[in-house]
Amino acid sequence: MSEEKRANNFIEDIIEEDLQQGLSEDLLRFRFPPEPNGFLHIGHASAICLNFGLGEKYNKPVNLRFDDTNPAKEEAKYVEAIQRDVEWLGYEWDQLCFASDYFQQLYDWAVQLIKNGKAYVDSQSSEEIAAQKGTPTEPGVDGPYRNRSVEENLQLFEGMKNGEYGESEHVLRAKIDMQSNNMLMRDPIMYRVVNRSHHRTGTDWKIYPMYDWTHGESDYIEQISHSFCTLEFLPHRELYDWFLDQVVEDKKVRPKQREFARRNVSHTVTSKRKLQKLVDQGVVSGWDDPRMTTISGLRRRGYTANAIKNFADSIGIAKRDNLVDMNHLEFHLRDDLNKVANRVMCVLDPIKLIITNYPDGQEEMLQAENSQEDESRGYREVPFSKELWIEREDFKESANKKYFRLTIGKEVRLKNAYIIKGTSCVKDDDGNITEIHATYDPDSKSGSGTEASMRRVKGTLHWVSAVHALPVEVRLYDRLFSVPSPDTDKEKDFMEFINPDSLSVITAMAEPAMRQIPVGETVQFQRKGYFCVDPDSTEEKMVFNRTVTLRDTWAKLDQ
RNA sequence: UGUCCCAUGGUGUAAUGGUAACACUCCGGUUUUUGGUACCGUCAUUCUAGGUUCGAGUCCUAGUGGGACAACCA
Repeated sequence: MSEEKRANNFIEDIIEEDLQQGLSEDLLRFRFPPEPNGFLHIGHASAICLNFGLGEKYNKPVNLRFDDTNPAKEEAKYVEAIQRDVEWLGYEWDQLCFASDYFQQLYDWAVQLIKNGKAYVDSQSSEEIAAQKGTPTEPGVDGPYRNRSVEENLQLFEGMKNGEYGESEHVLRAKIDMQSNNMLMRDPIMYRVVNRSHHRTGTDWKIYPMYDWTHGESDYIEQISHSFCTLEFLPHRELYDWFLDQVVEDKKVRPKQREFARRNVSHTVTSKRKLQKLVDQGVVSGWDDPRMTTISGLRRRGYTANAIKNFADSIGIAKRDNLVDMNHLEFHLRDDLNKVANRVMCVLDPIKLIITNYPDGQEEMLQAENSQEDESRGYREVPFSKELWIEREDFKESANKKYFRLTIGKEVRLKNAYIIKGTSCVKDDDGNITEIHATYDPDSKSGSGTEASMRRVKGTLHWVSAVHALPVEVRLYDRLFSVPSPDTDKEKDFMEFINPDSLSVITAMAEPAMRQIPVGETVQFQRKGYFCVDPDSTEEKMVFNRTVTLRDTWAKLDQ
């Protein structure tokens, strides 16, 4: 592998600069910190690739940390799904961490802040607190409880912890600056009372720390050197640093938060709320519906981890708003699948082809290569007989020179078999073609080495022997949304842009060897695209999902 | 009438004061028992105006445009 060295992105520049400033490379440590309140999607995949990619680049540990401070939204099932998705992408975390493991330490630190006069218990309603907070253009004002005594604060906070108060009766706030330009610095809430069972700590805690108080301190506890997050957290950095200032000790690594722009992919949505709505309203079958750009959906669709990683790597990382074209993702998908997927023949829209000069009842086994890209994958046997299925679109009674497929009087190659010539076709009362007749050249068998077999014909068709054909269900997926950016329209809801033709289900005719393909494996249906065996498959009926079509320059010309 | 962030082909990213490049897309061609793949080629880019400099995509100022910030969410 002679990989061209990619230029450093600005995140790597930050690390390199820190190393030059004297940070020991041994101290490098990263983390991926999802909240377990939903499934990971393509946007998370980029963040995973960024953080774990840094870990690989510097050969340094990366923690998987669940930011589980809100028991109202978080569930163990998401923890499991997230771990599975990260593993499927092919990454290994160093430590599996939970912010909830740090609840006691966070509490102790909070008590220390109170003692230092840096935090206080506020006993107003959330409306009152919000009113005093001001707006982005107007400063806030101090609330009436801001100068409570340390003793009273300590007592109330302990009472909150012990469950002596109901939700919203009291909160703990950092005492910073109600006039700050940065609204996050206007005495942010550190703790609130939540009467819910937590997926890990059960009912041990009655109070739960807020994101800002938790995140930086968790980074510090784990000694994360660089904490990368999306741009929306940029205003939080000031607070992140303020909270760190309250607890850092000299000899320890002080984590550094830096922000990058979230990467958006066209023709999809990634907000958890919107994905949830698609599931709830039955637009899709679930979080792992193959049309969803969740990692589990992409996996079920037939995407490979490498395709996603290559994609993430190729689109880079920066600070400006972006909308990456889905074509980019599909390029990397085809690029990888082309290398790793075996080829098979499957007719999606079958029409009968009868080889009139092939003996009745005769059949023979032909050799078919499993991959044109990798000869070491060998060959399989495909049965051939007098009656075949071919694609309806591969025959026209007559056509112009640009049509390379079967017409009456013209020769085409049946892939891995013989050269045939169209002779006639049968139509029903409405004029629809129901059957095609052709003759074959017995000397033209693929690979036989005869002069006839070497003859050049422009078109090659895939086919399946009718008596041997295996009917399979094929789910043809297309993009879920018909516009590049469904969730940025000011007037219309994203649901209005759903593509009504994102799924069509057909029965296709497969070559018998396809019965052996295991669930989850993606193969190429020669000339049609890549297809993956869906878990819905049964002994009686296999189900294939179309992962992506092949590039089709003919389809473009045809328009 | 605030603070902060951002601005390079259609899309995404490089160029670290010294010839604006790479990938995708589009278009055209060669090869091909997949109208796939591979290979080759074409088109196309620094938001505007000043300033600093021998030299600015890069540094400074202003403007314009886009985005973020008023959850007891993360």
